[in-house]
Amino acid sequence: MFKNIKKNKDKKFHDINRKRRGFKRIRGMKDILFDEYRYWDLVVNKAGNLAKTYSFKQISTPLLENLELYKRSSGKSSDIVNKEMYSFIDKNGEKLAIRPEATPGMARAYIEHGMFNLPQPIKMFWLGPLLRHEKPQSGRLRQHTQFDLEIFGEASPVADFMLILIAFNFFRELQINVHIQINSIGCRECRKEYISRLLEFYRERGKRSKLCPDCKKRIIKNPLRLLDCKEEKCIELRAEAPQIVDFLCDECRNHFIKVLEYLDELDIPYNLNSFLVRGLDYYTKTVFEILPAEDDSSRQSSLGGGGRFDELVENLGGRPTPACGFGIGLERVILKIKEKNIPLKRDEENYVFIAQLGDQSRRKAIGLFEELRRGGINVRQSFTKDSLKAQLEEANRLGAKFTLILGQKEMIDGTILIRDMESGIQEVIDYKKIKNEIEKKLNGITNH
RNA sequence: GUGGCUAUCGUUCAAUGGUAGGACAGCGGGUUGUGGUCCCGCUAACGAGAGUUCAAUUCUCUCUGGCCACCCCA
Repeated sequence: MFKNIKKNKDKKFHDINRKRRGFKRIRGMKDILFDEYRYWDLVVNKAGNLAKTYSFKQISTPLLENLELYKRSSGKSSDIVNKEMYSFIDKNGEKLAIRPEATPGMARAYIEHGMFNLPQPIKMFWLGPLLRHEKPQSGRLRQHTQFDLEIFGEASPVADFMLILIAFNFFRELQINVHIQINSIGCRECRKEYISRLLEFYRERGKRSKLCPDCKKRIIKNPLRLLDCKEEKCIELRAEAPQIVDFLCDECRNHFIKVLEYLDELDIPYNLNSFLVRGLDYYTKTVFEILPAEDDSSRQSSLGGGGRFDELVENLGGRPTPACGFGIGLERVILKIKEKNIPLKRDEENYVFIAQLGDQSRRKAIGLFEELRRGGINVRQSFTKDSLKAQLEEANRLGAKFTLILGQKEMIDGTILIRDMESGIQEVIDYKKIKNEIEKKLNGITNH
């Protein structure tokens, strides 16, 4: 009889629970749980520290921007803006978008805050989530995190090179082997010349009909992207196509050569890839992409990419300002680290756990905890628990080296127990001497 | 957006046209002042909807989610 009542109660309870569990993550979004953060700490610290040693300063921009910002910068013909953007109309009628990439926001900030009045160049780094409505798969989420470096107000090819150098160092120091794909797509002027030659080439008899449907559209919308197509027939066709490097104006050519010379000087492995054009409209001159060195070819394996965008700031209403930048996808970096089993540093902390029994000793233990903590000792506790058993379990889980036990008996005697968690040996210590004693023991460990 | 595979406790892996079992984790006990080993117990799951059937977790379909690939991108 009672059993039945209990069962019914339980059932109701579980129904409620099931409803609660019904909420699930939105597609393409991910929670980062405790253990995962070890990877994030590693990667984020590496990124920030590296950026700072090259004199980049961190900035942050809002998650929401005007929709128009992205249309004007990334380009209406790009997939990112065209079909992958999370955009909506705000309550006051404004058209907004959740940022699908970082650069436009930073360019906007550069203009809005009058950074052209500061000593140039402005070197900034940025770390944050981006949203794109794509179909999720390995190494691709709808929300992903990028580490971005941007240099505004610097035309020198050294700037392009420095970015690649930093990116390269980032990966090398994380023990990920990468190589660089690099190309130059020229400036407005030389690209105009090139595109007309490219179109001429594709208009020769019979060529257009061989192209894939996408490329037929590209001829009209964004001819440069013809070079980028992965369809076999299009790849065949483009082999004979004119190459943009042959059409660069003197300035663009010299700029590109300089970048390559610096790369050679520092032995950074790169491939010239005359078909690399990248999917955003704002690029000029140098474009590059970072791929894992062990070539698993076709997969969406790109770890980062970037280039120069000398016309972007002006297009957004600022002064003509040369600039360049790149972004690295941190989820993909972490995926690579896991794939290669690159060992993480374990925090080998010498924890001291404080356990207590009874209300009085709990109060005293809390005081002791604070005293030791301020004294620089790595203390842990579980003061919400009453039983010693539970507290020792917790100490064990944490990997504590020693547990201090303070109970009724010790309170009366003015003592405290030190338990060596490995051997299980316990000593009774005069409570007043506990701090010195535990320090001595910890030093004994670290000296080994 | 297109295609392939898939969906069972928190995790992982089973079985089954008559509503499910293990392992790990969790919790409780063996030990109300002693953890990590051991023993015992408990908790906990068939993604949603429709169809076939006396009966569906199992077969079929749809949806949704996941994984993977294409497009694209980081």
